[in-house]
Amino acid sequence: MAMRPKSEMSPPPAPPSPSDQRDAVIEELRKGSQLAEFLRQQVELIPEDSRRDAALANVSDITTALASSLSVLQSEKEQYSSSSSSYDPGHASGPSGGGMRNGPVARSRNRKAKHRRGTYGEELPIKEILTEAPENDRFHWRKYGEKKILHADFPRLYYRCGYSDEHKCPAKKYVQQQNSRDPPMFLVTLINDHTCDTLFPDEDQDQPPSSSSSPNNSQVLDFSKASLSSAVGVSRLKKEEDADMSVTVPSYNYTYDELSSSSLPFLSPKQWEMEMEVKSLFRRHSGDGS
DNA sequence: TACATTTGACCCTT
DNA sequence: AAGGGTCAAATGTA
Repeated sequence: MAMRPKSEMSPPPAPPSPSDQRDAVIEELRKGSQLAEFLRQQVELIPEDSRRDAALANVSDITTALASSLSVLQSEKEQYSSSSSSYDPGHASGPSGGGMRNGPVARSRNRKAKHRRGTYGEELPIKEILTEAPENDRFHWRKYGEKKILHADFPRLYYRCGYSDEHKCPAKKYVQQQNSRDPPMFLVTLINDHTCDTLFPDEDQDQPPSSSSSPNNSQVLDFSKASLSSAVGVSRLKKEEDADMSVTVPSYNYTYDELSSSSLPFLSPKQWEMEMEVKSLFRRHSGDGS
């Protein structure tokens, strides 16, 4: 701790607070977004179709990356600000335990302090990823919970590795929809590395895993549609189904090894790089987040 | 029938 | 006490 060389910039008279730094980064990203928009308008004037389309694709990548980074920072900002300012806890209608169903489920309530799988202390948040396709990461996940999060428009979905029992794999991930844009963005928080060696071999093997009827040799099925049904949006998945399920799957073939086995490149390499850069920059400024 | 998901309850941290 | 994370019975699906 306390290993933050402050020599990288000229010594500021009064060091700005982490939230100021974040705001500054957000502001820069906003400017970048505006510039990207200008650029797009200019690019649209290119007469040759092929060149224009290629350039537009690049601009689109830039725009997406900027928007993703902005979204990450803003969601963090909201988290911090809402935790420090006592906002509006009234909420009037929702104890955290939910209560969406009216049918009272007869359930034994004798569940006393059970052994908890992982105490909060030993969890290792690995990465946060913004993606349009949280379901496509080639691991086998099993959903174990869903929670309405305060001040969040969408519930958070909780998944653990499908081999958490067989291989004692501690990997988990939380998926939270960030917005309701046309392709909605999802913030995926990866917790703990996979210790199971059960990554999908490759995407091009089109054969379905025959619904993995046997748990022993079940070579991982991808996110089942049902597992994403509630928050990720059934309609969207249906759309993908109709349009051939592979629309939103970007190429996975780049520098996969550079990323730890648990961090999947939902984004294009460029987007990934930019995002990691922004996040590490922010972390450096805001004190490592710990 | 077996397995995966849903969802209210429970537990822990803040 | 509130909010977030997890458990596990009930439910859904192939």
